[in-house]
Amino acid sequence: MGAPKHKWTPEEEEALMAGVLKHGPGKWRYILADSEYSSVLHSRSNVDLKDKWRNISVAATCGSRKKAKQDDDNTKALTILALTNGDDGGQQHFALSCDTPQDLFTSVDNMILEAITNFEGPLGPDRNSILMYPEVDANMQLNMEQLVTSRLEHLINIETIVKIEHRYSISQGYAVAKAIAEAELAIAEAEGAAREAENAEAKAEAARIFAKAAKKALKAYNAMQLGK
Amino acid sequence: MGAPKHKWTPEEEEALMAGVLKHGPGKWRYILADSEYSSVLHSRSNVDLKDKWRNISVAATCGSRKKAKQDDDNTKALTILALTNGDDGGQQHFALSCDTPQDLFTSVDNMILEAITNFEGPLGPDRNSILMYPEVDANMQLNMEQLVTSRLEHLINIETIVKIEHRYSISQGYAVAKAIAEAELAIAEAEGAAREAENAEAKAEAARIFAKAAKKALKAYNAMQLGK
DNA sequence: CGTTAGGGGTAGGGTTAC
DNA sequence: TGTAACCCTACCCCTAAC
Repeated sequence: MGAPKHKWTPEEEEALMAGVLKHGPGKWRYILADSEYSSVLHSRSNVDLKDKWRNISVAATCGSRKKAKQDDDNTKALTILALTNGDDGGQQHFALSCDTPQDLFTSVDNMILEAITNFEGPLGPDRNSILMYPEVDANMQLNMEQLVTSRLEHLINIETIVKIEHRYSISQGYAVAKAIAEAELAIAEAEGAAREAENAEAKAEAARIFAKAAKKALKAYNAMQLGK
Repeated sequence: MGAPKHKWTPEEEEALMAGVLKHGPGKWRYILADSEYSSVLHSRSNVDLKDKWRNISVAATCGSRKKAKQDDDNTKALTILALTNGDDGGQQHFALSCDTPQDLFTSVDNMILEAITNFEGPLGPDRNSILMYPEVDANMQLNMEQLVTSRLEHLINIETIVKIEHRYSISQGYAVAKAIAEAELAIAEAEGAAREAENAEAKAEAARIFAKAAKKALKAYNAMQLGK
């Protein structure tokens, strides 16, 4: 119905945040016009930027807009990502300053990799176990869930980690393992097709006979109509 | 972590279905605002309605959303679908699977054609007999009378059915044309399968070779890792 | 007019709880 | 385990304010 949605890539998110750092939140049109970001954000409108920024902010504070409305006495600390424009019209700064967005990502990535590396067990931790890793858990007041989710996705994209049945591992021979899995899938499909193929010719013949009969019937019907 | 779930009651499900029949699927806010249903559905949000309708549709067509995604050649079966057996045992509830109001009409049309086709007797059913056809009757709590009446009129207009002395029959031209269309579709499918079949064995062989090579590569890779 | 803030809405993918 | 219920993201619309 609506436009097919395309998920924001980590690159786009970084460009948006960098743009907000440079021009301030609310300056969507300026950010889009800035040649530094326009190549990455060319498929996004100013309204898209506004909506995305809303999602990021709300995700960092309480998880969703719905929740944000529910606890309207939400006194939770401002997100690391949210910026304020000084009334002096001058320097922009983080409301709850830590790092630049890039540094934030890097430190979250490192936390994740550490959590995976130190996880005991053959299969690697799932998302929840990562969130309970001491270092990650210690930052929970910043509502790490969405941040971790998005970084996990990014790390999978760049093939630093692999996700298998909701569990994450450091990628080792990722391409090779994937190739094997794909090849085995291809075998199964091809063999399935071969099995089905045996009946195909017989089916086609039966269908042809049926169609012929049906056409004959239509001819007869039309003749009858004309004869009336 | 998540909210405690509360299951949908049969009353709520019926109110939802009635609401969809009245306002159309996708009109969740209208359904909630309708005083006819708001008392039953007061604890549900528009998103809850949307999710529940999706679960109902998917359960009726293929059992689960996962499966629905797997069969990506999603043949929009718009026929009448048995939904649940009521706890009372005897009562059957039916749902019309429809994505748009247009699809609702299609579903009702199919029901009517089925009722006519399965009617025993030389002359075809009258309007009342159609309304008493099990699947039509099962949806009676949902105001089918007007819907059926208006669709009968439409089907006569487009010459899909004929009305003779208050009785309805399938138009013969329609029946024959439908048979031909079905036969020709079957031919196309069968011949497509036959065409693909020729390559299947070759593909399987190639895939086997590929998998073998890939496994060798993984072995070498692992050996290298150990050697480090 | 164009843009932004912010309210609300729906569809659809993802996740959790049972 | 499978799936019903729930959550989150992306996109859409609208209106007020500027």
